[in-house]
Amino acid sequence: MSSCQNHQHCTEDAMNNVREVCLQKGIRFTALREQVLTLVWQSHKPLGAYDLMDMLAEVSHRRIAPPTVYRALDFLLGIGAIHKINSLNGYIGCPSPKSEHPSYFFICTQCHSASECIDVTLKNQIEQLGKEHQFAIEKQWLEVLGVCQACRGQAR
Amino acid sequence: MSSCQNHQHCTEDAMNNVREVCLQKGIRFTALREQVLTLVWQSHKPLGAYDLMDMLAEVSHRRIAPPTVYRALDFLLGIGAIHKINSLNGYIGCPSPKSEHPSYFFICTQCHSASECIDVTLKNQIEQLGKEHQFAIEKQWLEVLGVCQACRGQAR
DNA sequence: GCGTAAGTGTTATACTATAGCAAAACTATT
DNA sequence: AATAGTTTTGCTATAGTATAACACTTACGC
Repeated sequence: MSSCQNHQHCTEDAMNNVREVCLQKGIRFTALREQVLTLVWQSHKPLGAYDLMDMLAEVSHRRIAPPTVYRALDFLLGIGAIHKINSLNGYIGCPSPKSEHPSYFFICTQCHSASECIDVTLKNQIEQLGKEHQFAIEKQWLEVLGVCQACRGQAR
Repeated sequence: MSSCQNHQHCTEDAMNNVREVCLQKGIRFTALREQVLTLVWQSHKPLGAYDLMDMLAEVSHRRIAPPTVYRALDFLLGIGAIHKINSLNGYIGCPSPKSEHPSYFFICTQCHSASECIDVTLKNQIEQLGKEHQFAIEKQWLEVLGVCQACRGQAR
């Protein structure tokens, strides 16, 4: 599970990672895409597309229409810079966009934070299950809902 | 992963299981709820709420409004008779509604079938991960997308 | 500079889900 | 079998999420 002591720092890291990936692949990291990624990264909670629309409108002082946001999100999803949390219709930054990996998240029902969990053992086991059933895995999502360590601590 | 050779039979089993659960809990398995569950079970593919609306309208020769369907779906989700596939906004029957269990699915991108996978080892491992991070798990979903055995066979 | 491709703007619309209140159906108790 | 209380369903409106289609602009390679 990821954690973050220095959010400014990890946001900048993410930016640089994505910039690098785009350079390698010869694709463009436009101002809009960068704005969306920044907004997503500045939140540890998954953001909805319409939240992002409003935030973009605020920043740019003009109305941003849904397709604009969704195209940016699709781009970022495509290069692995963000993940979609299906159970929340929310989007969240990925701490390791350089390597392709499944999307495993622990989502707190109290503080709404979502922490990505990169666990090779789990991945192997799911892949093993796929093999047993001769199922050719393309994508996978795990979403675990519950109460995070911090929120459990506060309750006591 | 579940498989089904005799669909009529497994649908009836599911019905009886749910009837039994409702009797035990003293809650009502109304005609509407039974209709919805039957329709969901008659399909091995996840169905959308609006698909179900149309199917219900066809059967009952009158318009069925969204809230009616969603209430039936919520009821069936609540007692564990069906699962929701978040990545598809679809609903599918659960072969073992009597015991509470996480929702793990293998979903074929070609034939769109969704097979539930009840794997205790996987469940244990995810619970172990939760413990390691002191995360109190409430619910969990795993959705694996890919190509199923049958569809891979046809491709060759 | 010019042509092409990629990205963005804009309008309209499709798809998914819920709020709120009225009417009907069921249950338990007289 | 009437009544009161509860649950379920009907219904209208509306909120929330996502995409189609086409016009316009920007960036890139030549």
